[in-house]
Amino acid sequence: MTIRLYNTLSNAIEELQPSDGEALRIYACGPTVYDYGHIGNFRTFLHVDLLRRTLELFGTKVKHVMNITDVDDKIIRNAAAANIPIGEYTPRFEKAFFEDLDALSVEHPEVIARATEHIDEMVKLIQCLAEQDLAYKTEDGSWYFRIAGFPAYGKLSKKDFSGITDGARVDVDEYDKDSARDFALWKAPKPGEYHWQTPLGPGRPGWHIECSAMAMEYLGDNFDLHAGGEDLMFPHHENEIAQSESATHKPFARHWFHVRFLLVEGRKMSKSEGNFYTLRDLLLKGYKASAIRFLLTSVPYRQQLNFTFEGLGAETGAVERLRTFYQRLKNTQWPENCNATAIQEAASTAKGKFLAALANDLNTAEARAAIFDLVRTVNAAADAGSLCRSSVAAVLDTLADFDRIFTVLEDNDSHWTRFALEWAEKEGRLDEASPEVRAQISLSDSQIDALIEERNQARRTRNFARADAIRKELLEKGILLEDSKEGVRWKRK
RNA sequence: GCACCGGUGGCGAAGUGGCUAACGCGCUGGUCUGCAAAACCAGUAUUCGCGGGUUCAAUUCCCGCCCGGUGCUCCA
Repeated sequence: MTIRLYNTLSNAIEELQPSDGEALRIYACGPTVYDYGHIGNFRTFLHVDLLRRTLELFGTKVKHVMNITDVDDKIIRNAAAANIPIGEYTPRFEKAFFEDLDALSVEHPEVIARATEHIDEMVKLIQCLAEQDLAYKTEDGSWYFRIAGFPAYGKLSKKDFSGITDGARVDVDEYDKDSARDFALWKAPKPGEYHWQTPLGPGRPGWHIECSAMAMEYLGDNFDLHAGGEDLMFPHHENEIAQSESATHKPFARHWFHVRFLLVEGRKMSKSEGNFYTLRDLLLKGYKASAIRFLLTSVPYRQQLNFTFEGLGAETGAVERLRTFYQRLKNTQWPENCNATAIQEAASTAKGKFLAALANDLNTAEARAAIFDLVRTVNAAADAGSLCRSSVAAVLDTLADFDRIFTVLEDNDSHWTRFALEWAEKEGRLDEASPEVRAQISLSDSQIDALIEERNQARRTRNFARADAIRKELLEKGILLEDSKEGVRWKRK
């Protein structure tokens, strides 16, 4: 199957296939490692993950490059405030970033490229632009890109800059730029600021140049797809196009994939609104990593998602339902023989709808709906006693495809909750963890099993008061018991 | 202010020029259970922001308004 995806550049839905016939080459803008990632960041990374997983499911190989911006104004500022070099400041946030990706079950890109390790490539690119008089040096030693030399400027963000003329100076005094729109390729150091000595003079890279240089380094002058949050469309991606295409005289990325921002409780997420959440904030509040992933991927990437705690609770329940269903299929001894056709057909229909929805511009909402339809049908058949091995196998096969994309069926949640608690303890931030989370983690599996055994004894002697007391005690610590024919199951709420 | 995107049940949302407007969560009743939980069944929007228009027919197309978001400045 081929995926059809909206392309910001052409404003149309297009088929996406590797232009070299081998692997689909993706460049995705990564994090600036100056702080912990927030859920808005992760919505973008999750949808890129969904894209690459879908391509892989459809049999397309992927070569995915992601940059780590490990030098920029905020990093320099924060490192200076901490009185350490930037090279000592950024690693802990880069490490945290990848831990967060793991918690959210995001596949790692094939290539991780750090800006500070590609200064040479950036310098060469700027020199190439300078040779064509598309880059110029100002009096303070900074280099700028001459937008007037790239007539196609604005083609991605659909902005018209034809009114800009050389010499239309705005910030003449401060920057000495030829045009207010010209952007920095290379920034001269302020006194005492960290810098590299290069043929361009001392300084550090502008923000946009790293992505051009590293994308072309690993993927070639032109490649298949470039991804990022919608805010990056302008100026970041527009500037990347200008720099890259000016240097190579070839089209840069063919396809541009932009993920819409999310809202939090109906408002833009911001620190001043008090609705700004990192992944770790949510884990410490007791929300499960899987539910966060499921919620952040529930709404298609071009649609605004309203992230609410009510919604997060709903997704927790939805994930639980899927897991209960999955465990039921796996752990029940189904009869060998039955008329399996109806369920096999339902499984196959669901799979078809699921894949078609993904192929249709990554419509995750429809894809999920197909699976939930199947869950209901199969549960009903199971209750009616008309399920058997061969039909269950077909359902598990469909679920396997579902889980290659959404990865919520296996339960690693308590691991990540524990991880967040340990991190909070190290950081002296344990007071941010909710009491429920701490209580839940305080019980070991064997302690839980012992209490369950005690309750079973009580039930056998029909001492229901004692049995219910134990169940209540566990529930208060976030452990939910379910009595079934196969025995007692428990799960962390 | 200018440009672009969106406004669908209690919440999150899919979708379509005309079939009963998906799906998840919630809620109500029932089945099952020692009681629960899980699961299932039934019910839960005469209606898709508001006003106008086009059409035999609009939630779906067009215009205006209101509201939310984004870009124009660092931002996933």
